[in-house]
This record gives sequence, C-alpha cells and structure tokens, in this order.
Amino acid sequence: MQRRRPTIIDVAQKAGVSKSTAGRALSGASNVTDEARERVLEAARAVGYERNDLAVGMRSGRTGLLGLVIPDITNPFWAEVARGAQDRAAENGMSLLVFSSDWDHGREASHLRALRQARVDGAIINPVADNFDDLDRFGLPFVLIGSSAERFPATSSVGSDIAQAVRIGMDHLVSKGHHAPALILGPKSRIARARFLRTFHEHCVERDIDPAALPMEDGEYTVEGGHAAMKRLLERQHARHLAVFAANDLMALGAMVAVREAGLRCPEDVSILGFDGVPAGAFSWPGLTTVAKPGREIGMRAVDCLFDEIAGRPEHGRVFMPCRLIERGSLADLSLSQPMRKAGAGRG
Amino acid sequence: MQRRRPTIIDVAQKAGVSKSTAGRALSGASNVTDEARERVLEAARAVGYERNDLAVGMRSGRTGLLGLVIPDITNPFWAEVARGAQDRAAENGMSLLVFSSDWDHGREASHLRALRQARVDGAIINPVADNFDDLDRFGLPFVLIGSSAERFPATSSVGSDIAQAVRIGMDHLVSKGHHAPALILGPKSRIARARFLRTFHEHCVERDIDPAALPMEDGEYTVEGGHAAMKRLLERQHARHLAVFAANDLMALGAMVAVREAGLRCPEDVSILGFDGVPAGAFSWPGLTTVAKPGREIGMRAVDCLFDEIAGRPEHGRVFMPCRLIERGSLADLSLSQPMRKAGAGRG
DNA sequence: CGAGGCCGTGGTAACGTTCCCACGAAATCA
DNA sequence: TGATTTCGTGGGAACGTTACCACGGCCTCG
Repeated sequence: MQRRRPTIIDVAQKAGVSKSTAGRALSGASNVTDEARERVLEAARAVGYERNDLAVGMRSGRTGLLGLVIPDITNPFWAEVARGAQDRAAENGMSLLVFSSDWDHGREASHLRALRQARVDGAIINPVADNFDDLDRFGLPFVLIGSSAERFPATSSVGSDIAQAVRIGMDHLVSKGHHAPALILGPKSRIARARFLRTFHEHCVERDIDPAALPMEDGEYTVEGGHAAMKRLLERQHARHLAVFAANDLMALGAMVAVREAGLRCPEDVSILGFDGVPAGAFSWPGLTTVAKPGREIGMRAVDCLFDEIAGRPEHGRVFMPCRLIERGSLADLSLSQPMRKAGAGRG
Repeated sequence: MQRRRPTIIDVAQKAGVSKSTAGRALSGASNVTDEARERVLEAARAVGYERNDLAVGMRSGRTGLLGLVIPDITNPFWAEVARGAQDRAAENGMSLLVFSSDWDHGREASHLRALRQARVDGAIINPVADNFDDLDRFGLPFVLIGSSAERFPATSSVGSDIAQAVRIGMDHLVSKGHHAPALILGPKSRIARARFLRTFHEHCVERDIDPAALPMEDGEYTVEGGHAAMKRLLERQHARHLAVFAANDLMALGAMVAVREAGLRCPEDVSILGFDGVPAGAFSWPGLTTVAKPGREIGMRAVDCLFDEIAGRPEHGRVFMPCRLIERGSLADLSLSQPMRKAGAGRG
C-alpha cells in the first residue's frame, strides 16, 4: 500500500555519489564539494528524502528527544512550563516527550524508565521522590525544576525566585498602605512554605515589623484550603481593614469566596494578594492581584540548562527566575485615604 | 564516566543462551521453555537490562511513539485532551510527543515533519489547514480531533457532540424558565459556530420558538469578545430578565464582567450559560453554569481510534463524545418565581 | 519401526545512519 | 622535483534489536 520511504542510499544513487558523501552533505559537514553537496540536496528533494531519526540515534547516540516529567499537564502552571520547554526544544530541532506523574512515585519511576528506553538525550524533572535514589539511578543528563528541587542542592535546577517574589509582594502591600498583612500558607510539610516564610521574616525585620504579631493560617494549596483559612482569619481579626498575602492563587481565590460569604467586600474590607499567576485570577471578581511565576521562562531556561548538562558543562547550580506583579483589583489603596503610620514608606 | 548500557547480548551470555532466545524471552514470545525464560529474565534483572526502543523501532518499524499536535497546550481544554491521550497511551506502553501549533500552518507542517522523522507509529492532530493536502502527504496513520475535523469527513476523527451539548443546554435553560435565550456566538468563519447554530435552530423549532426573534451577537472566542458582545446585547435588550447562552466559557466570563459593569447582577438580572467547562468557571462569581466538553475522554478515545488505524482497522467515521452540564450559580430559576408561559415545560 | 510434524534453539541478515579508515589527487613545503 | 600534508571521497563496520531460516530432538501417526 504505502511505498518504502527513501533512504540515504536512494539519495546517493540518484546524486551519483557514495552514501558517505550523501550523509556528509545532508548533515551539513564541511568536507564536501559545493557541487557535490548541491547535487545531493537536489536529489534528496527529488526523492522526498527525510532523515530517519531512529537510525541517527542508533548510530550517533543522539536521538533529538527530550523528556519532561511534571505532576500534571492539566495544571495551568505546569502547562506553561511545558509550553516554554516545547518551544525552546523546537528552536533547537528537538522534540519533547511529556509525562504526568500525579505526585505518584510509581508513575514517576515508570516514566523515567520509559525515557531511558526511548534513549532521550536528557530530561527535565519535577521530582516526586524525597530521596535521591531514583534520580541517581536515572543515568541520563537531567535538570530539576520547581521548588521541590531544593531538596537536591547538588543538582542543576531551575525554579522561581521565591525570595524576590515575596519582596515585590511585600513592597506592593506596603506601597498600598498595608503594613501588617496576614498570611495564608501551605502545608507545613512543603519546602516552598519554609522558603516563603523565611524570606517573609527577613523582609519584616527590614521594615521593623514583628512577624510574630502577624496572623497566620495554614491550609492545603487548594481553593478549599484557602477558604477555610480565610474563615479562621476572619474569626480572629477585628481590625478595620484586613490585608492577606496568600501563598498560592487557588488559596487566594478560595479566600475571596470566604470574604464574600462573610458579608464583607473585597477590596473595600479585605485586600487579597495571591501568588502564582493562574489565568483564573483574571476572571474572579475583583480580579486577583498576584505575584506571577514565569512558568514559560522556567521551561525555556530548564531546556537551556539541560543542553549544558548534555554538553558536559554541568553548572550544578540553582537558577532562580524572577517573578512579577500582576495588578488587578483585589487590593485597596490605603495609602491615599489614611495617614501613614510610618514616615519614609514612599518610594525612594 | 558512564558504563556502557547492557544489551540483549550481555543478557544472553549471562543466561547461557543465544541472543535469539533471550530476545524471545524478553519480548514475551511463546516458543520458549519456561526454564529458559526464567533464566533470561533473571539475567536481565541482574545486569540491569533495559530494552533499546530505538533498535526495536529500527528493526520492527514500531517505535512506541505517538504524536499529538494541538493548538496550545496552555489552553485548559487542550491540556485535558493531552492528559487523556497521555494516560491512554501509557496504559499501552506508548509515549506521547506533544506539539503546539498556535494555529500556524508553518509550525504545523514543521511538527508533522518532526513526527515523520521520529518515525512515530501514528498521530492525533487538530488540523490548522483548510485543505487536505498537508494531511494527505503525512503518510502515517492519524486521527483528527476537535470540531475543525468536520472539514475532513472522510477521515477518522473524534470530537465533542455539539448537537447533544446544545440540547442539554437548552433543556436546562427551559427547565429554569428561560424560554427565549439570547446567543453569543463565535466568529462566522468557524465551523463549530455553524454546527452550534444549526442544532440550536432545530431545538427552537421543536419547542415552537422562532429562532429569528432571538437576540444574537458575534465575537471572538475570548473574554474580550464576550464582553463586547454582552454590551451590545444589553443595549438592545429591555426585558425584565435576560438569559444568554454563550458558545464558549471565556466569552461567558467576559459577558459576566460586562453585566457587572452595567450595574446589573448575575444571576438576578441576567442568567448566563457557558460552553466548554474551563476550570476558571468555578472561580468566577457567581460560578459559571456550563456545558462541559469531555476533554480527557476525547483524548483517550482518540488514542483508541488511532490504535485501530495503526492496526489497519480504519473506522473512517466521526466519533462524537457526549457533553455534560455543570450547574453552578449563573442561572436564575424563573420557573418557581413566575407563572409559566407555556404548559408542559416541567420534567416528564 | 520409519516418516513427518512440531517445538525450542541458534545463526545470520537486515533496518538506516554515522564513524572510522584508507585511498587517490591536488596542493604545499623543503 | 620529491616528500609531505590536505582534501574529498568511498568502503566497510558498527549501533541493538527482530525477522527469518535451518537444525536437531522429540512426539505422533501410519
């Protein structure tokens, strides 16, 4: 039914050269006469030749395949990461094998095995495992991605710069007159929480704020978690205006619902600042002001790092990508309507 | 640095058999003694053997790779499709190469070429092209996906059942007392629009409604498009309560913003029904009632169809996946608060 | 008891490319 | 001019697996 795909030998015969010369011409090697090269290229076009990547990989060891293992391609943040990685890979003529691990050790292990069997040139991995054993056994060049990579400091990795993110979040809160924000944090078990909290404390100290005096609630990184945390905050807080810095956009959106349910208004009664930059934040009412992680850039940068690893230029360092503020409508501006509590809070 | 990966020959030597027998045992062929099979499997485990998919593909022609070409992995609907395809592929021991075409002919063509060069066993494609030439030249088994596949009726394809979706949407509107909903539709150029409208008309006729009398606005399939369309609808509509069926969730969310900006409330003054089932609809206020497309199931089903194509059992038919209603808060229930205009509108 | 079939096994070719080496011609140097 | 290098080319091996064929032993049937 379907004709045999033309091989390099067909091209060579058509061009009247040996397959070695044809191969050199097609792979862009320098030691070929211009005339021979042109003849080969013309012949390749004529017979409709397309290089067989399998055979190339077989012989040269380079497959042009990269692996990406993330928790869930359905999660908007990881989709952005995947898109960035995909684009950067395509720029370099490589393709991306995408896998979702669902935070499951078994699935992760099986995906890593599939990547090895496919002989990918390297992989970008958001690790599920707490120990390094699985990754250590991976046996191929790889780069870690995401905040959980902090558990493996000796390995090259790319993540968002949580320290800088907390700083611009705090700067924005302070510039709007919110000097003592409450915090909605993720579960105590997560690494990202510790980093968030540590940086937050540093910035409090810089601004002469006692962090211990600030209200703080925990919850799962979900809408429900944020909703419950906000309810607890509202029960204990009786100030005129409450400002909240949530460690995750979904929690922030849940908190917003809780505010509405309590008969309060956002941003008039409660200001909310999120963290992530999920698209849904643009559709809430009011729109969610948030510190956005650069998902796409993280994916691109991870591919760059992976190329370094593959080329044997191991950076063995952590790369932190800067986050940026997306201002929508969930923060009230108290700096205009009331006298400042401290002098010198304006921009310098 | 890194030791050579063990091959089937290493396994054969260790097990004391020929590589033919080792190959048969490892690939699960039947004509091997149980004793020999066990020795081979044990040897494979001992030396840490992992099959080289490249060599398999080289020799057998089957690579265990599938391709997926969609407009944008960042779009929640397509992410769901990708996830479904991924899971179903993994169930069958296959991996997925994912590409985003961005509705660009050039990118699509380049992705299709990459799939051919990688010698994938088959591909699932949401086609950008209006003509069949590019796909005809693809030369590998493939299945189309999404509503644009309607342009290629001779090819196997999977999409959502828009006719059924419109029906359950209309049923729900009517059951809530909205007998004459306005429509916000996509651009006239899109196939999906025509199918939506056609089915809508059929259901109007069934219910003795004159479709020509219903307000109707066009717009891009975006938040902004829905926002603008809703503003135009509000200008011309002076009924007590306006019900809107939007052809896309993003448009519905944009419409919701326009309602708020006009000083009206949803659902008290305006009821909105969406179509897609994007996650952001759960976070809007009120939550968006919508007809959800089964993205994940579409992805899974597409892989099933693709396996049929690969196996040479071409169905050459269109598969329509059923949609379902997600009820949130964006529809007012007028059936309770006011007398019915028609008898027999209740559930039977 | 002999012929034929079945079963498990082993050897070899083949998949399509790149890598390595050798060869001849031209160019360069002593 | 002769020796040496450079350059373009061609031939063959190699990558790791499966497909194919041939062989010997055992069972079965006539």
